[in-house]
Amino acid sequence: MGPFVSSHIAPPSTTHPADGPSCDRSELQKAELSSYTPRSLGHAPEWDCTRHTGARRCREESVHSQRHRPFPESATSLPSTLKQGSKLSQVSISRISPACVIFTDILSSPESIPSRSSGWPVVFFLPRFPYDCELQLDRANTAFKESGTLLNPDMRLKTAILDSLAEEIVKYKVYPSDNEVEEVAEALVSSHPCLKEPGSATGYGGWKVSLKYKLANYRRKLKRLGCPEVELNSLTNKPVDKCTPAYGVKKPRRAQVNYCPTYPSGESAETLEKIRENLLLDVRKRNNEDTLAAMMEKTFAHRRQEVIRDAPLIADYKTRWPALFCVRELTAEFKRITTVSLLSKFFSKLDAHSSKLMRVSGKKGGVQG
DNA sequence: CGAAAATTGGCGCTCGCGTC
DNA sequence: GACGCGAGCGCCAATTTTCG
Repeated sequence: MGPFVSSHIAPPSTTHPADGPSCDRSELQKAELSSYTPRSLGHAPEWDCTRHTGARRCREESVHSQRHRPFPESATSLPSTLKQGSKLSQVSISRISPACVIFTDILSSPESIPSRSSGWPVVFFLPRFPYDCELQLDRANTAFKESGTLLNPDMRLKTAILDSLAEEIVKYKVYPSDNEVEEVAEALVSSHPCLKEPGSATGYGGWKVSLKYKLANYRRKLKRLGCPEVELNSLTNKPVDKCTPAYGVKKPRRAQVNYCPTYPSGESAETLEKIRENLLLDVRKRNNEDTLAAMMEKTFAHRRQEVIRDAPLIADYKTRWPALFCVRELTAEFKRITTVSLLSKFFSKLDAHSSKLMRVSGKKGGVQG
């Protein structure tokens, strides 16, 4: 369960195996791109859109209708978990540090960078593209329906599409898996069939490759802007003797939604470290849970960066963050990371498996319970 | 062992802006 | 309008690690 079971707070596994086809990547990319780029507007489609089976088309149409929502629910909305916690975060802790004289609700502050509210969606909803792009696509889709004419997107359109998709993807994660990128590419050509690529087996292989390049470039940009989740994996933050791109790339595990959040606005490692030091004193006081909770909330990003970057031993971590090791704070921390309530999740799973557990327990001899 | 994936440097292209 | 310059972008290749 969660990140606290191991005796060592290890960083997440460095790479996730892709489930993609097992052929040479560069060859595949070249093939997909070459099949995609040199195409003229109005070219008769080499790929027959009617090859879909009825069942598949029904499914795609159904998904399409869900996918293309006019105003996608933004992951930037305030997480419900944190809304619930806002009462706690309104507790004044003005006395704790000059560096945080005024305590504000960090997550409702318009200046703070919003945390993620959910993991990768079951169905990826396409974002709204810029108005001129939507118009262009709309027209091209109509032409596709009427005559099967595919659109050869110019650089501007392609960049706008990739920009919007990357922005939407990054709301969920900066390191999407191969399957997830494929899902996005599939959603794109499913919603905008005029963007299908002739000669491509899937119709979206080139888009998938372009999206991967886009995301790599996007991560570069984020790194320059100081995004901690990406900055941690740059060469400058790796051991001198292990200064290679692929070494120890740290990515969130499956359930980790707020894996490596940015510091609250106006805060730095130094100011949050001061709050941590105050926490060491406050943890000894009685009837102080609400203040502790607010301070723990505020120092969440600091704690996460420490765990990811330094992978400390549990014992050392407990010494630095004693307030974390109580039921209330552990569940709160779990919720901050995963956005899932630990106890309710545990009990719902327990309910789901209770009949099996009863059977196992019934078969066992000896004293039970 | 090979496929997949990461960062980085670099190349060619486009675009916006300032200057003439 | 032509030109030069810099920034940004898409893409590629190199290199290395990770994992099945």
